[in-house]
Parts: sequence; structure tokens; C-alpha cells
Amino acid sequence: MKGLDYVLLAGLWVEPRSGYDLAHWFQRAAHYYWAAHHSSIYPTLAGLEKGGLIIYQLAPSERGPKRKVYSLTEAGKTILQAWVGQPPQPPEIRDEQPVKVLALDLLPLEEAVKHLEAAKGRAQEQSDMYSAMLLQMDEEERDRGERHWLGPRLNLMRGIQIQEGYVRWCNEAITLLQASQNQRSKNAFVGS
Amino acid sequence: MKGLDYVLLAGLWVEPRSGYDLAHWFQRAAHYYWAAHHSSIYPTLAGLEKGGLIIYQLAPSERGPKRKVYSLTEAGKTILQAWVGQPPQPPEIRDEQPVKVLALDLLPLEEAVKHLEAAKGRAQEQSDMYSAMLLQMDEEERDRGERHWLGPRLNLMRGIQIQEGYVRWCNEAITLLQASQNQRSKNAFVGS
DNA sequence: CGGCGCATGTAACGGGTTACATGATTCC
DNA sequence: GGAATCATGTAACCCGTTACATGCGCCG
Repeated sequence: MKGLDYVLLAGLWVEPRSGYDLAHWFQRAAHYYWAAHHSSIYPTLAGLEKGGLIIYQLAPSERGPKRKVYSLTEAGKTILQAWVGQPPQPPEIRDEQPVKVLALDLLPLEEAVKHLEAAKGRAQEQSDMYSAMLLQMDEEERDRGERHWLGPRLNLMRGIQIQEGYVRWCNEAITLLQASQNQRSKNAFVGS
Repeated sequence: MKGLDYVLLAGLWVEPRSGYDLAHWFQRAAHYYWAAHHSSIYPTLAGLEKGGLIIYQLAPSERGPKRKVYSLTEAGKTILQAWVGQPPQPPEIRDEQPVKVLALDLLPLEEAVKHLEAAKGRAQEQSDMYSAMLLQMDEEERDRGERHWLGPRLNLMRGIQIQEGYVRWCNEAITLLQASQNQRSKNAFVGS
């Protein structure tokens, strides 16, 4: 069992879903902690089903082919529980943004600032999206029966916190960048 | 040119280093934004050298074989500059911790809290490590001539911010978890 | 009737991880 | 002399991404 297997089990524990739903979940709510494309999701779901950890019910879609809505079996729940009890593997991240920051002094000040502003904009957008999802989740809370909402809620809160932190850091970075540039020109002036 | 190529160029722009140094850098300072093992670093460095983007000088090590200390060529600097000017690819993350949070209600309260405390401890440790590196960087600032320190400094600040945010979130999460548990028992009591 | 969103899949390719492999030097 | 750290590399395997492939149903 690889990482994605457990992630899908956890996703289905929150609420029964189709492969298509899970793919969207990865693109939106889960985007800041796990990435997966539909082409890896479908085969993995098939494997889990063969292993008896999940089952699916065919459900009509309003538009498009029939949906395979998967849910955990008792066996699946047991496996998931055992995995959740273990300490997590250290996270694997590949984020180009901080790498580019390392060489920010290769760009003219103006362009460097523009890039940081862009990064800030993206973070703000994400933050707003998570906030909207949190609001929506609170509104739906009453009529949601079978759903386990605490985990997703905590993760949304974390997503918002991360993005807000990023926005603050972008502002600091812009300030420091401009300050260091001023320092450089002042030295050049004094030195000349 | 793949992602790692540019990351290594950026790493060498900060300061000339050997493959071994870069591997350590990934394990420590760069750990929160990029992962790479030495077995992928060495072949990639060889490729960059063949392409004329970096060159190395053999330097004796105090202990162990000779070190290949790589640095950017003009061509490498140009390529890096062009890459830094482009908007970054969206980050790719695989972090099991938030996935486990999704299914935290599968564990008894006590164990769930224990896991969050452990996560908090790890975050605090990381935060302290980054703080120590930041201090060290400030102390070394005087005698460091050729080094580009602003980028690494900004990234360390960000690392600290992220880990501190994580610690705060863990505390909130523990509180909410215990509150929801109380809620559940109260409902059970009223309902019975 | 074409395009878009829904919905599920397969296959080739690429890249990174795990494991294998080697060797120098110092400390105990 | 064995263990630990420094230092560089290779090869098999796994897994995920990119691209290919198919088909339904609504809206304009």
C-alpha cells in the first residue's frame, strides 16, 4: 500500500465520493497538502476495491455517465485507523517559489517586487477560497448527517492560516528587498 | 531542463558548493520547500557540467575524498536569471499529516491529542533550528564576501513563520478536538 | 450541432527513491 | 580494527504525470 491508497481511504472516510469528486477535492480543498491527478486516482480506487477496502454504488449523474460512488468497508476502516495511528512520514515538497527567492537579486528591483506582488495575490486568492469553503461548510452543517466535518474544518483553518502568513511574508520581503537596494545605492554613492 | 536543474543552479548561485553540501542543504535549510537525495543530485550536477552551466574545482576535504566544488558559469547565470523571471509552477506537496487529521475521529481522544502534541513538538524543533541558522547567518555576515544572503535569509524567516503557525494551529486543534468530544458526551447524556 | 462540463479509464515516459557500491580519514 | 562522518557515484524499480481515448447530456 502506497501513500495515495491511504489518502483516498481518508477522503472516503470524510464522505463517500466518486473518483471525479476526489480529483476535484485534490484540486481545491486538499491542494495545499496533497496532489493527485485523476489518472492515478482511478487505478488506485480499482486496486482498493479489488482488495475489499472500499465498495462502490452506481449512481446516476445529472449530466454525464454513471458515477461510481465509493465508500469504506469495515476492512477499509480498520486499515485506515491503523495508518492514522502511526506517526506521519516527513512531508515531500517541491515549491519553486522559495527557490526563485534565492536568486531574486539576479532581477532588477522592480521586477523582483512585481513577482512578490504576484505571489501575494495568489496567496490572497487561495486564502479567500478557503474562507469561502469554511463559510459554506458552516452553513451546510445542520443538514449534514453522516459526514465527519472536524478534520476537514481543521484543515481549512490551517490552509487559511498558511496563506495569510504568506501574504504577510510577501509584504515583509518587499520591504526588506527595497531596503537592501537602498543600502546598495547608498554604499555606491559613498564609495564613489 | 527539469526542476532540479534550476534548483541546483539557484543553490550554487547562493554560494559555490559540492554535491554533498547541496544534499545537506536540502535536508536542513531547504527542507520545507524542496526535497532531493544525493542519488539524484550527483547525476544532475554532472549533466549541468556537461552542458557548460556549471564548473567545478577539486578541493581537498579535511576528512574523506576530494570535494568537487561547483559554481555557476556565465551561461549558467543567464539560464538561471531567465528562469527566475518566469512565474513559478504551482507547488507539489505530499504531506501525510493533514490527511491523518481528516480521520482523527477514528482514534480515541487521548491518542489523537498525543499525535497533535507530537506534531507540535516537531514543528517547534524545526522552528528552533531555523532560528539558530538565522542567528548564525547574522553572525557570519561580516566576513562573508561573495555570498548572496538576502534570499536565504528571507526563506529562513518564512520557515520560522510556517513552523510557528503550525505550533499555534496544533494548540487550536487540540482545543477544538476536546470541545467537540465534550459536546458528543453531553449529547449522549441528554439523549439517554 | 459544436462546445463544454461531467465521468471514467489506459499507456508511455520520465524522474526520483531505495538500495547497492566504493573509498578516505578520524575517533574510540 | 570497527564505527562514524565525509564524499561521490550507479542501477533497478516504483509511481505519478502527460497524453491519449471514450462517451453522455445540456446549453446556446
